[in-house]
Amino acid sequence: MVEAWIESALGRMRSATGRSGGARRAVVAFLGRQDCCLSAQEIHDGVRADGERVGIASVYRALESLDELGLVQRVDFGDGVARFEPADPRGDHHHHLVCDDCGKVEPFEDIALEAALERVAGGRGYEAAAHDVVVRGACEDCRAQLQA
Amino acid sequence: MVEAWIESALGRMRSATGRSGGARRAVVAFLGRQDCCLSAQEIHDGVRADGERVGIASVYRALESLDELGLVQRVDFGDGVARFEPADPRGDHHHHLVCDDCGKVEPFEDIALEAALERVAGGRGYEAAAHDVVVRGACEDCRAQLQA
DNA sequence: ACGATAATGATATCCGTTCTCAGAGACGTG
DNA sequence: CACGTCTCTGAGAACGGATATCATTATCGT
Repeated sequence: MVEAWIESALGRMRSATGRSGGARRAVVAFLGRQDCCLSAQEIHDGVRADGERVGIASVYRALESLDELGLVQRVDFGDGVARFEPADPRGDHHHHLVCDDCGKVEPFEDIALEAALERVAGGRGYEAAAHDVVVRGACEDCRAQLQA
Repeated sequence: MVEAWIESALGRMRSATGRSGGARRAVVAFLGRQDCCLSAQEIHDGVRADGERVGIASVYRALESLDELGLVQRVDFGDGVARFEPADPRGDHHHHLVCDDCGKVEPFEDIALEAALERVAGGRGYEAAAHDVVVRGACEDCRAQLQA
């Protein structure tokens, strides 16, 4: 399924502009191996660790294109850094629990939550395009440590 | 109730540090009249429109203190600008619908949504301190206009 | 292989936010 | 009320993530 995302992302980016380039391929290849969100900087570092010489500007451009095509989900924890993760082509998506203490990030999904969001948006006449949910708090480990 | 928020905010800020200053008073007085979120810049402009000469740094400092005391809710729409709104002292809070097209912001609250979030956090061992929910999409007006 | 044109990478720029620091103001005391 | 102390304040510098610029490179159809 990782391969599938990479293939489809490369294909759809190519057909969007008629061109393909090394930087995009490198970003897509790296991103396809990730399962949770990373900042643009981390993606840049990861791509360079793969041995590709890619500029940070190209990373942002690739992420912007991927976002427009719905191939990537943009996540914002409110710390001034945008994060990105490959988006499930079937439309499934998850949200995030972030520990205020250690910074750990955990994905979660919840059907009742999704249903509530849909209902709210629809009730207000909105065609909901996207929604971001971030829950912040102290994770189990950190709470245990604070007690000790 | 506007007065109540202003009074309690001023009182709690004073007892937190033992001092009080003009900039904080001005920010609190302006913020107490708002009912939905504003950026630091907008707050700065609003305070100056009240005739107070306040530096942007003091606005950020006041907002930081208010946030730590739980008197203000920090809201992030993912556009790189932090927004702030007075927080209900009873703990009630709302979330936001943002129109991608015209930028309109609408508050909403939903009990089922809150319940789902609590359940998710608790189920993962988290002590949830806060959660942000932002729904983005096209509002009714903009959808009507796009059709025409 | 060639020409047109999109993609790339280095760097400059933008802009929101935070930091720094000298000066002003608030509070407790005599 | 005057004084000393210590916080608050405001102007501007610094910071950092994101975006814009632009000359160069690479890709694709012919």
